[in-house]
Amino acid sequence: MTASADSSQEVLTQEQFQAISRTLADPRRFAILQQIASQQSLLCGSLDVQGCISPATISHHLRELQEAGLVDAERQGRSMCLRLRRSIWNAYIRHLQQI
Amino acid sequence: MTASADSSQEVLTQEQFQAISRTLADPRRFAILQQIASQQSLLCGSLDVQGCISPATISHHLRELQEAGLVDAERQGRSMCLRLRRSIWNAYIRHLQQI
DNA sequence: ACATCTCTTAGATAGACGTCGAACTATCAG
DNA sequence: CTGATAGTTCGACGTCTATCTAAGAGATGT
Repeated sequence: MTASADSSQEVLTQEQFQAISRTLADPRRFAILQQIASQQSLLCGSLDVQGCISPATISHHLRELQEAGLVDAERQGRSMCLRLRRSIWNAYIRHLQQI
Repeated sequence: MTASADSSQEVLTQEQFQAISRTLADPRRFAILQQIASQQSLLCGSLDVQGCISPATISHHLRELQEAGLVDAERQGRSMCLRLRRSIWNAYIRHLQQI
């Protein structure tokens, strides 16, 4: 086992950091992230998206969140189960704190 | 004196939070912010901007940082003196931590 | 097999944003 | 006053991105 196996102390590359920053810039996307974070895990269909947003747009935002490494998604029957990657989120905050 | 006079515990409105998130999304702007934060105060001309960026663009980014409330700017002769607003920065990080 | 539910992908469009050059303002030195 | 230095403002341009509709794809129930 490696020392970096301690996922509570992950460190982000510059690219990861920038990807996350870009991802958080959209208010809708941050709102989605908040909902995912507020539960242990959340089904995609349970997302409460105010303001008549199309499924395609939700899917787009979820992919951005996944590609930024902030969210994990897993099929569960017809639905997608979403989870915040806490270790990445914590690493992002630590990065900001180092400023 | 009011309770909110304690600037170490400022709270951001939704609009402030979103403005800051948008502002941080640009890597160049974050790099500028880092430099400002690394000093008590910094003259605009002392900014080390890698990659041939025009004065107009720097000025643009600095205004964004100011309008987001992250940076204070003050004339000093011909130069502009820049300072990070720590209380706002800390409030932003606290907001992220509440997720 | 078929219909249904739940997302995803593709393509198009409109608006936001980073960037620059050029012209402008403000400050200071002679 | 003149010239030089330091930023700012303006207008334009190209790229990126949030959004939609329409069509596709995977899972489940009948």
